[in-house]
This record gives sequence, C-alpha cells and structure tokens, in this order.
Amino acid sequence: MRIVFMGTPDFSKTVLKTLCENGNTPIAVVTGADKPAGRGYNLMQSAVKKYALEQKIEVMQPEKLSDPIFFEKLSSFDPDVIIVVAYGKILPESVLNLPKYGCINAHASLLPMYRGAAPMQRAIMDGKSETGVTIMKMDKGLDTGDMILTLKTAISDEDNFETVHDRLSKLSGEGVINVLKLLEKGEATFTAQDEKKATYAEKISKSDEIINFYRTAKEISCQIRALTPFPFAYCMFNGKKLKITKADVLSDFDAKGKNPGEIISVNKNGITVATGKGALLITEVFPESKRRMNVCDFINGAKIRQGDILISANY
RNA sequence: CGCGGGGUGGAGCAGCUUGGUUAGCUCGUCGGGCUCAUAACCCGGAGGUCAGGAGGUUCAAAUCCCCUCCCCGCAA
Repeated sequence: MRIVFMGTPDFSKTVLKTLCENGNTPIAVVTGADKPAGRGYNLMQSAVKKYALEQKIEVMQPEKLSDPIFFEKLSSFDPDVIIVVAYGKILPESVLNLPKYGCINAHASLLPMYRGAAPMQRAIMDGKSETGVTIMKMDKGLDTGDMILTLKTAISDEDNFETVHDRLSKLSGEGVINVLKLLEKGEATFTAQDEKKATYAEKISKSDEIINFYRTAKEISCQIRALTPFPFAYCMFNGKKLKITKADVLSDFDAKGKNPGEIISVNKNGITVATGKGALLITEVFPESKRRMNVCDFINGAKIRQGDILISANY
C-alpha cells in the first residue's frame, strides 16, 4: 500500500506512529504549517511533523490544499490511500478522489454523533458513558462519510480528556491498521450514517471553560474532566483565575441554605463547594501564574476557608 | 525584543510598597505525650541567609537599582 498520511496534533502522531510500527510507513506526510506558539512566540512544528522528520518521512505543509503545485506533488506519490486524522482543514474533492481507495479518516466519536471539532470533549462534557472512534471513507461533508469500522470505549468517572484522548488515539491506530487490511482484501464494508442521529461537537470556546456553580455537581465534574488537561475549567477566587483540575461529586450532599460557589468545608480531603445540586469536592487545582498542585498545597498557601466564595468568572 | 506573574528551610505561601532586634504561617518530617487506636489532639526539635552575580546604593538589603539564569500564565 502506498500511503500518504495527513494530520497535525498529538492525536494524529499516535496514529502515524502505529502505522510506522506496523510496517505501513507512509511515503509522505501532510501537516499543518509551523505556527508561532508558546512563550516568546517561537515557531513550533506540529507533533506529526516532528515525528515524521525523525522517521525521515517526507513532509509537506501546503498553505492551501487547493494549491495546484501541492496537488501535483501529491499526485506524484500515486497514493493508494490517504489517511487523514485531525488534519485541521477540509479536503477538496480533487484530493478526496485521488487515491484508489479514497481518503480514510479516523474520527474520535461514535458517528454520526459528535461530528466536528471537539468530539472527545463534548462526549465527556455531556456525561456520556461511552465513546469511541469511527473509521470512515471521507466524502465532501464534515465527518459525513460512510463508516467502515467503529471501536468503542467506556468513559468512567475517573476519565478526563487526557485519558480518553490517549485511549482513542491508540484505538484509532488499531482501527486504521485493520481498515487497511480490509481494503487490501476487498472486504471493507461501507455503512451510511443515519443523518437523523447526527450531532455536532462544537469546538471548545472560552465560555465553555467557565464554571457555573448553579449547575449540578455532576455537570461541573463532567465539564472539568472534559477540559483537563487543556484548556481547563476555571472559576475566580480572590480576583484570580483558579483552574480546577480534579474534583469529586458529592451527589448526596444537601446544600440547602448554601449559595452555589460557597465553600462548605476545607480539610485534608479537599475543598467542598456548594453547587446547584449536590456539592463538589475539589482535590486538585491550578492557580493563575502557579503550577498545577494538590489541593492540600493550595490550602496551605492561599488562606482559603469555609464561607469563602468561588465565583463564576465572567470576563 | 508580544503582554503579565514568579523564584524565600522537603511542599504551598507571607514578608519586599514605608530597607534595621532571634526571616513568619500552613503542611510535611524527627522525637516525646495522650489514646484501645488514629490520618485526630498536645509538647518539643531539626531544617532556610532569602535563584545566581566575592555587582551597585547604604552605617545596614530577602527588602532599593543593575545584569544573568530558570519556572509559570495569557496568547496560539
């Protein structure tokens, strides 16, 4: 199989790595342009680019996929299949139709649910108990292609974006390998998505990061887990951002007479804060300008005490 | 030179604006006590010279000025 791989972030890199380690090393990789990022705005290479360079795989970083020079170059590789994982841009039909087997995409959700930019985060945020990856043959729509393979994984109360992301990136790698085999044997089956069940996972915005203590403890917990370790859910304490990175739900806690956001108790177990329904036991935080730390350390340093209020940020 | 926060005993912080007795707090740790017992409580101890610069100012600097190194947030 002559494979061209398209992808950009860490999730994609894991899939690329799996391919390489299984004897399916792509002949070329297409990834996003280097962008200024980090402190000092230094130019940063994508995770996929770094790995591809290490593996001595040719890297392309076209500004536009519609660029005829790029297309010519891509055509010259005469790919049998193009594997696309979180590349970040819409592929033009010319590219979709180029490879013999078409473009194969791994999407981190159980399609047709959670099409779009942030499927993992949205699934966790919505409190889903299950998610997965879908390998599909791409068409011109956004994550609307016919499905070839679906791999599921459960979401537990302990899971957060990081753990789900890691698991799904590995599953995606496995899924893609399997689909390649199916394609080669001509045994791949293509199932159309049920449009009626389609949902869209909008990308995470600033407002998604703000913790609203009037919501239920369960909902807030899901929000925190969906946004850890990036970009984090936060509230305000003493005029500063306080990201909450871990918290347990105390669903049977009777918060009557307490205002949402009010701190009910502070002890070695953590900080208990009232919510719209039930309470939240905060066990790990990430204060502004500080490091992510165990809640005990935070309690020792900040003089937080019972009766203090955590405010839902609004700026 | 994108903007901002910070480097103080093992951890998290205060002190620095208005320089000057033994550098303070919470936790951990070590020893002792209380207790059937304890992560609970009580008593006592060890441990820092304040990122680095045989730098500047000063009678005197963790506290003011200068330089270097490092960490973090924003932004992406």
